[in-house]
Amino acid sequence: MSRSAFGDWDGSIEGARRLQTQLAAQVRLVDEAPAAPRTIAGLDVGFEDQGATTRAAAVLLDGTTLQLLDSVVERVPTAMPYVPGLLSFRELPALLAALQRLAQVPELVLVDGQGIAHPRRLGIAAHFGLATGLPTIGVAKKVLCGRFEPPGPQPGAHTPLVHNGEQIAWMLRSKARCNPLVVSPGHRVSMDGARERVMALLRGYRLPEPTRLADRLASRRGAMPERVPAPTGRF
DNA sequence: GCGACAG
DNA sequence: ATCTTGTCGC
Repeated sequence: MSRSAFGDWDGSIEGARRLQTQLAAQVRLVDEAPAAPRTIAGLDVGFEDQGATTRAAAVLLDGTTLQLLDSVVERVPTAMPYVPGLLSFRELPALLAALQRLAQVPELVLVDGQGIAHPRRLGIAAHFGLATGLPTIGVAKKVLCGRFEPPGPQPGAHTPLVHNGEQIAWMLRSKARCNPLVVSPGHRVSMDGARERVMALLRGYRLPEPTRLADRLASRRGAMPERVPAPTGRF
C-alpha cells in the first residue's frame, strides 16, 4: 500500500471508508483537461490464478485519431478481497503501476468503474485521479448506487443517476439495444464534460475506445497474438 | 431486519 | 472479475 494512494490508512474496513470520505472532499468537478487532449489513456483490471494475480492493462491513444500509441499489462499479487464500495483499495496499486510504464503521461484518463457515482463519492476513477493528479472519468457497466429512469433507445440518449438527492452520473445509451453505461466524473472533469468526452470517444461499440481496448487486454481477449484460436467443431 | 452490491 | 458453447435476435 503506497502512502501516496492510501495515505495513513490503518488497514481496516472502517478506516478505508473514513479515508474515502476525506479524499472525496478533495475531488474537483471542474473541467481542467485540455479541450483537445493530445493523449488519452484507458485502464482496466482482470484477474488470473483464480484471483491470486491482479492484471492491470493500460492503453495510450492519440487524442485526435484514437490510434493505439502504447499498451502495457502489469501483473501484481492480489492483496485484498473484493468488497463492494472499496474496489479502489483492491485495484488501484496495479493501475498505478501500469500507468507508470506507459510511454507518456496521458492528458485524460478513462477508468473502467465508477467516478463519483459511489456511496461516499469516491469510486476507483475518482481515487485514481486524486492519486495521480490527472483528469479522470469513470465508465462503468453497472450501477453501484442510485436510481434512474432508463434513457431513450437512440444512441446518445441519457438520464441522470441520482443518489441522496444529487446527480452522481449519467446513464448513457452509447449504442442501440445495449444497456446504458454509467458515466461519472472522476477528478478535474465536470458532470457534463464527462458525458461529452465519452460520447466523442465512441466508435460503434458499447464502450468508448480507451476503455474498450484496455478491457480486451485485461480480459485476455483479442489484440494479443499469444495463441492461435483453437478450431470450434470438426469437419 | 431485508435487499443491493463497480470489478 | 472468473468458470464457459451454443444460441436467439437485430
